[in-house]
Amino acid sequence: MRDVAATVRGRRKDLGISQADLAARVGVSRAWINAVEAGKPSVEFDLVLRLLDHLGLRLDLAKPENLGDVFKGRSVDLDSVLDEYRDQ
Amino acid sequence: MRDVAATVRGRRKDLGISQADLAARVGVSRAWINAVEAGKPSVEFDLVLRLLDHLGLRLDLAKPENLGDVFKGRSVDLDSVLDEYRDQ
DNA sequence: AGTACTTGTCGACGCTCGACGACATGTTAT
DNA sequence: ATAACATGTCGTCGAGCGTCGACAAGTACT
Repeated sequence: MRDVAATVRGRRKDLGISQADLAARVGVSRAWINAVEAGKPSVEFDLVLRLLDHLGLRLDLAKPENLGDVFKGRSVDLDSVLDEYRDQ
Repeated sequence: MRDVAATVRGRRKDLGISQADLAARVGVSRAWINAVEAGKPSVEFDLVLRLLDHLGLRLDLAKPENLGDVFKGRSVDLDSVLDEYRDQ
């Protein structure tokens, strides 16, 4: 998430546009752009997607096939592996 | 966005767990999981991230360097290129 | 000095997300 | 048949997001 914030700000500065300009282009408020660049986690997903589109950025969904193979048919180890991803 | 929906549902089925189980693990309601898998766009970003984490999925921020080079110092073409990404 | 632009932040307010519970529909199994 | 589970969908409701407007602080340029 911090990655998104830093990348967005860096990208915007590279483009040489202000938060207000970017906000107008994306169709959101300037305060929202500011919040995203500050790393606010609870922002709506579709707005983030539109923002990244307007910045020429894309986020790809990476599915580690290794884990997929590991999981296949292993109903026993499934819980233990999943628990590694539980709430911090 | 539809990618996320389809991937999440496929991944969950591969893991062989129900929407209720996944919801409990992620810490969201079952209705929310259902909505995401249905492709609802206006969902909160951090919840999506937590969901993907629990599914063993990651989304990477891809920054096409070609565009970055193209943009550099070209304040004239900047608007035209940006306009290609305006509201559909 | 003054103007203009940018960024951070605040207090409202409307709107909708997400949670919860309940219900109807499958689907599976006993 | 009926019991158990999964999924889709519908109310209601509190909580939080996003918008608007305004303000202060910082920078730059005349």
